[in-house]
Amino acid sequence: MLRFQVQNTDNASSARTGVITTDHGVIETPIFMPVGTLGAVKAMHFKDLLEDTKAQIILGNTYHLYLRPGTDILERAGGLHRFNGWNKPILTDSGGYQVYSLAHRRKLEQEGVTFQSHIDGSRHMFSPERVIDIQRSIGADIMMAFDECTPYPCDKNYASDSLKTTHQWLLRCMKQYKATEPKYGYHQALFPIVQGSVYPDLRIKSAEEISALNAEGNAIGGLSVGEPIEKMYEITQLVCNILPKDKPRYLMGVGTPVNMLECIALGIDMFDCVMPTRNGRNGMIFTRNGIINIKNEKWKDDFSPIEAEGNSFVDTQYSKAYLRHLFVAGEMNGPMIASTHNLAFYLWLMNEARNNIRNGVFSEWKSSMVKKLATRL
RNA sequence: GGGGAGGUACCAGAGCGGUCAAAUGGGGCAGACUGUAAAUCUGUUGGCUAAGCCUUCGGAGGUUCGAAUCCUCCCCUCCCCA
Repeated sequence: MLRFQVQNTDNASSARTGVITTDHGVIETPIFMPVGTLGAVKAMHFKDLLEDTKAQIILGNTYHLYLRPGTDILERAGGLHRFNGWNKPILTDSGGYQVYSLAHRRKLEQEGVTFQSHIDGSRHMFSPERVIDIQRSIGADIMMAFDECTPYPCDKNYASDSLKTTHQWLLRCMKQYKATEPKYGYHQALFPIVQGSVYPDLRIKSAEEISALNAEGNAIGGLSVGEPIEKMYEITQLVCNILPKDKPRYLMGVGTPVNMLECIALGIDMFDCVMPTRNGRNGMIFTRNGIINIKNEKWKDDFSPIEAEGNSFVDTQYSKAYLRHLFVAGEMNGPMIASTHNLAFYLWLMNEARNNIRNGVFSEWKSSMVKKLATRL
């Protein structure tokens, strides 16, 4: 079983703290989950991920891991945990995001989605059943239902049809889930995903149907795909108010530090996003006082620490001028330090959020933080 | 001393009579990035009183309606031979 216990709730908002217990350990919520698509968080060592960023759970991706290294190798390794040596919880995305991001090289049908591999062009059919099987082979603690992450903008007819398909796929996923056993002796949960684009009635329908399934946790997908931020908050709020309070709520693919604080206030418990790692590799540094583009000339002689108050090794070990130098010179330490810092920052922000919820001052704290976090330095 | 090649924007390097303020790379500067086809991609990179004008292709002259491109002289690099 995957257990979730709500511990503290905020009076002024829907924010709450909680603990998710999995067979690979506990996860304190609200939490940010670093993305490790191919079984590795890009530019990061697990040692640093554990010690410096304090990551509690990471993501993997069904589509990518299926293509490389493939389920045969993963099974022979004894699952992804054994393969990559990450002994804490792992959540795998189902490939639903690739239905969106690789839209130009897939064919979507009622039965499932046929992808043309971005690596060698070979064709692969992803049905809901197949996606569950693959996630069983990967051995993720939390598996995601196969869905279509709809693009934005998305006309209502398309969104409505897509939602029907996603729900049928969900039922097939659950059937396959119940018909199969974990391969490595520990429990695997399955989270359904609410869809419906930016249409309130579709989202309500989706959230209600999914709530009735009584899954161990529930996710909201199809957001942060280019819609106005206010739409994202509006839909998140709408859905959070319907999804069961006693189960973790996971907002997929979100987001910026500000997005996360706003959505914690709406009742979200789990986040993941490539932003701290990808943008970090591209020179964007998130700090308590705002966002830095470390490649900018203005940092060339700023010898102050990356984050003087920061608690990760890299924050005080390296100066902004040095980090800029590494980026300008194309040294791989640049992206590594930036990724470590950004993840440490994201995880620190979650920790602060939890503390402020516990202390009953979340909303005030959030207001003061939001102003600083979005500042461009 | 003899023979040959060449000097183009920050660098490398195309262009060899008009469509050239000058391809392409690199470098510089800036921007983008939200369940990762990303250590990626995009824009910009002579000056200005800016849909136009001015000064640029080693230097000085010349031919021409028009020259980075043709001619003359000069300066400077590099290669081969002695």
